[in-house]
Amino acid sequence: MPELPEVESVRRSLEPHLLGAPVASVRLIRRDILTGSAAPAALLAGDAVARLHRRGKQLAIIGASGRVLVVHLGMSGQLFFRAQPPAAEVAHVHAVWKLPRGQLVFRDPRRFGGLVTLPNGRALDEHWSPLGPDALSIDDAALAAGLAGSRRTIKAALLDQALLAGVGNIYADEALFLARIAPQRSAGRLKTAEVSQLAAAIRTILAQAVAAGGSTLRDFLNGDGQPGGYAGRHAVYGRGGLPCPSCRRPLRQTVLGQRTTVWCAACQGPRGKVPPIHNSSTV
DNA sequence: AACACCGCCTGAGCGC
DNA sequence: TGCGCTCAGGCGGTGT
Repeated sequence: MPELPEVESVRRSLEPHLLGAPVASVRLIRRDILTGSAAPAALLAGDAVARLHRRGKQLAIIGASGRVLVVHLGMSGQLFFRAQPPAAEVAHVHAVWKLPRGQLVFRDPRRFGGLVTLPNGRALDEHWSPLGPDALSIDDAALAAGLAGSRRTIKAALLDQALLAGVGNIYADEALFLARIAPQRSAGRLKTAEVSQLAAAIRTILAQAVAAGGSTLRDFLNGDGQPGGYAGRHAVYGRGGLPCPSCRRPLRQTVLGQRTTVWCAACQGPRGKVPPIHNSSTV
């Protein structure tokens, strides 16, 4: 379930291991997880890692040569550093890079993720051009522009990476709860004040999740193989039927935009009324 | 043009 | 103990 905070957690945890590191060689185990050239140089062999960039849920490893390796973690992807190769290779490892102090490993059991090789930064800009603004720093005006005229539910709109890059199912529900907006509201009919409230909630939730290292439900690990600490702080995600952390009424669960959606009918709706804010142990 | 929906893929969890 | 079933969901492709 890597969303923006998980990918950012991977990026930050990998930086100390990768920045400036020369890539001695690469072993591509599954060609079908790769889009683009599979030439060793395209996969940064013989290159050195200059920078790690993130946009939404995607990570780009920029080589000193200017070549770019984009990593999508999809649902179950892991990108991690290990000092020593294990005696027996772990299952579902699709690519391994040899570095001076260890190995960088791409593992993805479900293969919803993958790698993309690009020749230069211009190609990366093009690759990322369909993505909306990064959700971690989304401002009111940009969110309002994205939502204007949309007839989708706000839940479905938040999951659209072309509108806003980085929010997935977990943080969409969490942000809507914090903003006290019902997920089935029409995206284009939110009031200006509600859009501002939502933009602020997205920034707040994502920043908190990044600070906690992301959410580990089952298999997310950062670049050091460590799980994230945010899952225990989810107010609504995965808590359908359980008491709302704010008002203690049972949280409702349904499907919106083909995704399980959890919300509090009392605190978040139903028509944009702003209920009193109860003192809350979570945020 | 905007949006809905399918299917990819594996492992966990569950009922029997 | 183990089998078969359901569910999880990011995202590209296709349909409406």
